[in-house]
Amino acid sequence: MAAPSSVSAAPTASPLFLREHEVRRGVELLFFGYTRLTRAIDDGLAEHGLGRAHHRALYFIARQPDLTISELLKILAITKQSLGRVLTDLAEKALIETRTGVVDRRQKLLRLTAEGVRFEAQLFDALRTSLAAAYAAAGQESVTGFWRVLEGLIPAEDKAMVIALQKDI
Amino acid sequence: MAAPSSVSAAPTASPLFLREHEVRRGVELLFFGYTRLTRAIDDGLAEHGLGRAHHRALYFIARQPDLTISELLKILAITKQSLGRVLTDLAEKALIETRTGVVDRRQKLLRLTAEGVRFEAQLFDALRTSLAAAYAAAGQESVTGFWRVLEGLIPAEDKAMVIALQKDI
DNA sequence: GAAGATGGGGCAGCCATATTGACGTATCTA
DNA sequence: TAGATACGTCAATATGGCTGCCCCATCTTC
Repeated sequence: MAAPSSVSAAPTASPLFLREHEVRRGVELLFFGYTRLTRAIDDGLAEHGLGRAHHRALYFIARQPDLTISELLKILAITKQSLGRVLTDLAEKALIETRTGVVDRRQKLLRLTAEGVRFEAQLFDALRTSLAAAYAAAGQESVTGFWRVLEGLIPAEDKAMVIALQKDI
Repeated sequence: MAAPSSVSAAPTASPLFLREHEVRRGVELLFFGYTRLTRAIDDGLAEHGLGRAHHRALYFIARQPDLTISELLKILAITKQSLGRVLTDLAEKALIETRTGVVDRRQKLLRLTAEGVRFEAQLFDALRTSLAAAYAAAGQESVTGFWRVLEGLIPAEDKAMVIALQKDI
């Protein structure tokens, strides 16, 4: 955590001259933190024969009931083909259901079934356990910083989408 | 970013009762932040016909020259088979080279070639641009919090490995 | 010096998740 | 009515993981 000596005269004035060490640390912590968090639910998913792709869809449908296919595609940033398979699997396992859109009958509104709600909650519990422990160890101040930095990593064109997600709950 | 009001009398005393909202926000920001950061180097990789798996290996070899295969396996947490393919590709493109271990001749010490150093630096530059912008927008205080929370996500058995990585530079 | 453990390599086959491009149908909008 | 949009689906392909099994070289220990 000690800052190595630097030739920079005014570190805060020229943030793009951040020392390599600080950037590498961020890259690595993001890699390990993300992979370890996602690993926390692999067992729960495997019990149902599902993978991480299924969880991502399940998660965002839980988060925004009556989401449309195209909205979910934007969030996940994968192709229609890839999402199609995932949704088919989830529907076959009766974890999600679709209804025809009311304002636009071309749309399909995605929702979790009661069983889907139960399952998503179970997976979410594993995530909460991990994240809550990290939050608690770091303290509220740190959590705020954690959010701020991550928000800065999201490109402007995606930011509205993320914020929209978070205004609901 | 403002802490929502809470019924908890002593918020820091019962950290496991974190509101769902705060956990979901972390899950989502981690997802978007991680995927957007990694996307920053996809083009550079594609130019050389490489994927993210190659970058991960390249990155950690750059970080710890003379890393052994088994150390790299622990870091990446994939199988020998999977890593083997990746390393073969990198060697064929003359981005890495191996030498026989000196203290233990069974080991192979991994290093970047001059070209590998150049390429890794180019990819790193894209990561730095993204992360440095996020750091700068968030401020140094936030960066510290960002690190703290992520450190808390790493299970105890992996922590030594991550810390070992970061003491070098 | 022999036995066993360890570091590394490799074969065969499989699975999950993503991609592209093209095309079809229902529905909405101008 | 014409065109755009939302969704579904075909076929083919790539990437990056996995398991189980076996091999060799080298180190360690008895």
